[in-house]
Amino acid sequence: MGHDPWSELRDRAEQELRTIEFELHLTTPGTVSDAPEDRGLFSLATHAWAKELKQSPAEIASRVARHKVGPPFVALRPEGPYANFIMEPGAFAELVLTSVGSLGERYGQSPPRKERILLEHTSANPTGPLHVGRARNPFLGDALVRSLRFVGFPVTSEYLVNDIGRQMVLLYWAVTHLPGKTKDPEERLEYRYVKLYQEASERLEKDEPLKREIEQLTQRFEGGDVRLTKDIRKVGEAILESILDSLRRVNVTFDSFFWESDAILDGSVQRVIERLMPLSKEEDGAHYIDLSSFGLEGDAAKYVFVRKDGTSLYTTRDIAYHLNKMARCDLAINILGEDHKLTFQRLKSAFSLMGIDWAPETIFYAFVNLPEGRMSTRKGRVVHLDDLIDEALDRAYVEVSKRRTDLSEAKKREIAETIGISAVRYNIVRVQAEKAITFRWEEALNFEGNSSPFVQYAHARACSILAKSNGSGRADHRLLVHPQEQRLLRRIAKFPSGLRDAALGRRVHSVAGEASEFAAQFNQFYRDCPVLTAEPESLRDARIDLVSAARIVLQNALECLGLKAPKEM
RNA sequence: GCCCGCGUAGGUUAGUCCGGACAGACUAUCGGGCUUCGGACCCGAAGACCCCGGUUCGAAUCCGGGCGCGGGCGCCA
Repeated sequence: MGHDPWSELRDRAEQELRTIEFELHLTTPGTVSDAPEDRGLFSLATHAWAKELKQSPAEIASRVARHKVGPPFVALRPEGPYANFIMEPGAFAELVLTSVGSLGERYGQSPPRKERILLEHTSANPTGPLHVGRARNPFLGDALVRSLRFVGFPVTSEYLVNDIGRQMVLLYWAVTHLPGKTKDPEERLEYRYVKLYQEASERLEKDEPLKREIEQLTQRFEGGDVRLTKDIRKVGEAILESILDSLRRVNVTFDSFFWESDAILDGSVQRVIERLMPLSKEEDGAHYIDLSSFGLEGDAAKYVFVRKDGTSLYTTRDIAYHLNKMARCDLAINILGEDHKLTFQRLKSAFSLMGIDWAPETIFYAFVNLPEGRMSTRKGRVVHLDDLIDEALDRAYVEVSKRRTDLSEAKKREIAETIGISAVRYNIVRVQAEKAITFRWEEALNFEGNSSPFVQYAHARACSILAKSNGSGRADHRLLVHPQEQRLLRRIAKFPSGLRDAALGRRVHSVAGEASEFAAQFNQFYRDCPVLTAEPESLRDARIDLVSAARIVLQNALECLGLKAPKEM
């Protein structure tokens, strides 16, 4: 048996099914599905054959069950309209633990794949600090990067740095022209800059000369003024560093960065403009492509790529960026806020008009709102990621202190950090990306039930048992026939395929769900099956191996979500 | 108005792609469990598929039409 016991067993069941179809001369193909817990491994639903065989599903199930199944199955047991594949429990345990044993810490991984994935996520504009709404992006993105890697893909994570455009130019102007009000050395750069930016933004509304100055700066910028580009980029770099500091706190890092200004400087934006020109229409000196043949109407169909002053738009640079991306990977994935849906649809349509039959795969996530409504920096109605982290650390510290009076201060801080940060990430990532989230402190920092500490606690508990066990030399895995042991084994067996399906389906939330259910099952096993005191020794050692296998699954599930697996907490 | 997404117990949600065994969990409520390998745990009670049609042996799941909520429809990013 190899890396994925469940899929291998399922293949065997499917072979049996084909034999059955042949024996009964069936023309309608049946399907093998997972049987409910405690009722065998897989099941055949017989309803679909009722018409063809002119028998009731229950009769067919009994008839099918007379088929002699081969190993590893020992029986096909009829239950109502179903026939369930039964495997001898001891043999199942042996098979699963042999599989875990041969892979060790790598259990759950799938064989390497060739397809190179370039996954772009976060890409927040370097004009201010990250808030929780946007933080859904790095959490989702990073977990997907880790999961895809774990199941065998070479993945590069990338951050698109938007150091171009009006916002950036205005910020640059604000930073170089406005005096900073506070000299508080504690205040982070990005917070100071964002205040200056807001001030400049307000002034811009009624200040005509300033408006012209910004326009001129933009033109110089785009005209390839290297010195100005570098100066503006310096401002962007400073804020980006600050954003990346926040992200490092939550264990998110990137493999590569793409600076939009590079696409201007190397001429690729200009080449995109030249390529689009023949396809474009003109209006007041501005150029756009008409996308009305792609199901878009009105302004949505008007894809402007050159302003009347000749400068490019985000649109144009986005095309340049994606052309560049296309050459660097076999599959591109973008994690985007749902406000980018139309933009993306237009990008795809434009590509199609250009004769390019390629587009990145996209994952759109819904916004994280506050109970009072949408987060808005302008209205001061935001929760910054750093504030959420700080609060999480504080609350986690309180919880740790309550339970662990025996630990040193440093150790308590360390544990509070693993728990607090993980809780924040887990609570965002456990929900499907397309569902809107309303941010509430008590939910964002949940430490029990379906939460990261719940999963981590199970891991720590397993570690604690293993630490006291002194190895397991005489294990007889065939003794693991207790229902709780079998349920746990079943979840262990399903882990590799479950994780692979989640990664291939880009459903990170189901990794979180499975981790939580796994932990719950481990706790039930823990309650019913003593490990260290089990008799005889061959059972005790078998249980130790089971705990070890469960521990590996918990650790790897946490790892895929970007969470730490503490040995104690 | 048009386009996209979402709608499951009091609250938060899994299942929806690919239709099948009593819709699974967390939380809140009520009631239990420490002779502990770590109680951030476990057990029990009660509680849900937005509405109307259709397809099907069978629909939370597929199709059509509503209703409600979110997002979008910039020479912003």
